[in-house]
Amino acid sequence: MEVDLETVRTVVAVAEEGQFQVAAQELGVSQQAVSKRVAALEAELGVRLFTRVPRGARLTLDGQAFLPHAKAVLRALEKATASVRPGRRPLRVDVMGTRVMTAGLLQDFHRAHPEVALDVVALGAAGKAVLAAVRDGSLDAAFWARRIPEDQLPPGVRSERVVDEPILLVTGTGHPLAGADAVTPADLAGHRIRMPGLGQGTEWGAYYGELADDFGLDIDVAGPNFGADHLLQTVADSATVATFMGPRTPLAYPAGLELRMIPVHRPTPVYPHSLLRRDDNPHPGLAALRAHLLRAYSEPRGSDTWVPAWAR
Amino acid sequence: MEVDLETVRTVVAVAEEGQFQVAAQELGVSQQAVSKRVAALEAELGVRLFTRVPRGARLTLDGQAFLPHAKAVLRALEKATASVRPGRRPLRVDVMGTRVMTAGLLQDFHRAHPEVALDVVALGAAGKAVLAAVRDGSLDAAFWARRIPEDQLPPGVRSERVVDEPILLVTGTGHPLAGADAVTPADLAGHRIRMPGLGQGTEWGAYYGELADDFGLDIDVAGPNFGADHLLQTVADSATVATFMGPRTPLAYPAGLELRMIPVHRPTPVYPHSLLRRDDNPHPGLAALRAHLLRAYSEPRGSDTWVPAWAR
DNA sequence: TCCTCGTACAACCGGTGGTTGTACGGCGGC
DNA sequence: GCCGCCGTACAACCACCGGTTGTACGAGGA
Repeated sequence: MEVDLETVRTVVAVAEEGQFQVAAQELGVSQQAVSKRVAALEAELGVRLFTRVPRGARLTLDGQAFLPHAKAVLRALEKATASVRPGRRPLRVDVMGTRVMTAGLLQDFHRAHPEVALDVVALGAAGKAVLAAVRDGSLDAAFWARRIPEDQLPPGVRSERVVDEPILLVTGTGHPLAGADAVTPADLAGHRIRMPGLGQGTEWGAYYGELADDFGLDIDVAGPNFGADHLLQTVADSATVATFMGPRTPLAYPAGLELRMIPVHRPTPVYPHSLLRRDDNPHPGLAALRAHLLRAYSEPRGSDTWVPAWAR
Repeated sequence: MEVDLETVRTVVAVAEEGQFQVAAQELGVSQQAVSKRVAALEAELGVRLFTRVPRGARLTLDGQAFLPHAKAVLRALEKATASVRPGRRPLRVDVMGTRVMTAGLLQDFHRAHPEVALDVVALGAAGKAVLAAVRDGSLDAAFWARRIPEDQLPPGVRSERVVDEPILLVTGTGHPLAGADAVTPADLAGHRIRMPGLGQGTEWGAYYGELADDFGLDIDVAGPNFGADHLLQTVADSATVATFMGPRTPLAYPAGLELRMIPVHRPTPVYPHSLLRRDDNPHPGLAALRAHLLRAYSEPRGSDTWVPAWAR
């Protein structure tokens, strides 16, 4: 069947206007074109849809039966195009398996832009798979830290460093560094720092591994992870064990837990979040996210920061 | 929006096959054509629907959102075309305001062709209006008795004499003619015959009026009509009043009513039913109706019949 | 009877959508 | 690791579909 939509629209217009001529000028074509279209559709369907009377055209019984279906087709088409109107769909963002810090960024964004529906996922996949997911459109965006030369990214995919997030030292009140206003990475040598659950294979594990190597720190990234609450409880109770945390990490830790959050400087180890996206993705939420990140986190990008070698 | 259905079909095919090439040969076009169509639709919608991978194409998130709507459009179109498939719709037949005799013909037809859905109406309209209704497609067919020269019918409308229905005399048991096997019209002179409810303006009224004139009968077509039951009761109870009836008139008259049904001959007054229809109406029920009438009622079309002058 | 209004038919024409031919890029086999 | 295969995108060309203008025809209304 060769029914085309312009013809269906024409039939509806004629039925509603009652004349070919009026329908024609409503559609912006000549009366003859309307006549042709209707005649072609009638031939295609094998029935007469309109009866031509001196003052216009009226629907036959078959036309009356057809009309609501024709309108349904147009409505369905309308819905189809609406279904992909940019912004209609939640923005799907991956946070690379480690929700802790990145989720804080997204919570911030959500507070600032509640109109953007978010679909936050943690694929738990390797960098390559995430890259592929962004390229093939099953993700709108992903956070990662890796720096890849532009020409090694798939065409159409861009990786942009949007946030340098400084990390904080978290200690209990009994810790020797608990009273410091700030510490340097060198100060941390000899102290035990626990970042459980980060295997060496993960980006975060690699990050802290290199941080430990560069400054001679004792960071245990391999230990078992009993959850953030447990970790913070351990830190609060201990005079020797500390941990790191992002400043915006959304943690509702147990009330009454006495913890110290101490900035690290000279240099400030920052975690470099890059936003991975297709440059032709028209989702307005994506543009909003990018703008928000660049605007809100443009502060500490000073020279006195540290990032791992693989992110430089 | 210039979305065309062939493109929507293409998108569905590509989504289901996973490759442009396979979809192309399924649709009977070249791969390049498929590529063009998809690209055009993507440009039109402003989003990428497919991600091109080495082994074919996969839906993006937008594509996944679009696909069910695309299928809905095609289903709606399918239903639209199905809605006018000839025979899908009940056959709409007019019996010209007088159901009695013609309804019998249609009951016969319905018994023979139960698969044809019927929509029997009695517009109660003048011949001209019925003619217009048939011409403009708001009736599939109409029964009438008038004979009109072919060239005075609107183009596309045909009037065909399909049934000559003989009329029967109905009397009570006390009527002087009650014992006759058959009567002639001349025999009826001097007897009172009641055909209530038929004004002179109606076809039936004109029929009996002319019958009365031709044979000097006393036919009262103007009296008040209290319904067929009342009329038959009157006839059954009377030794002088008779009435006419079609042999197939569907009457469930009160049980125990003693009536005589007497054929009329030399000549036999027949009521000439013509079937009015458009010759381009493809409804299969219409063809079946016409064939049924011509086949089932081809008997008494002998020379010894009487029809009014305006039907000759 | 004439005029007006509205649709159908004819001839012409331009643009859309097809085709073939070719380039390019990624994966898998040798 | 290189080459060949497979699959899509781009370019050039062309036919045909769908539009336009011009005109005929039929039916009501004044």
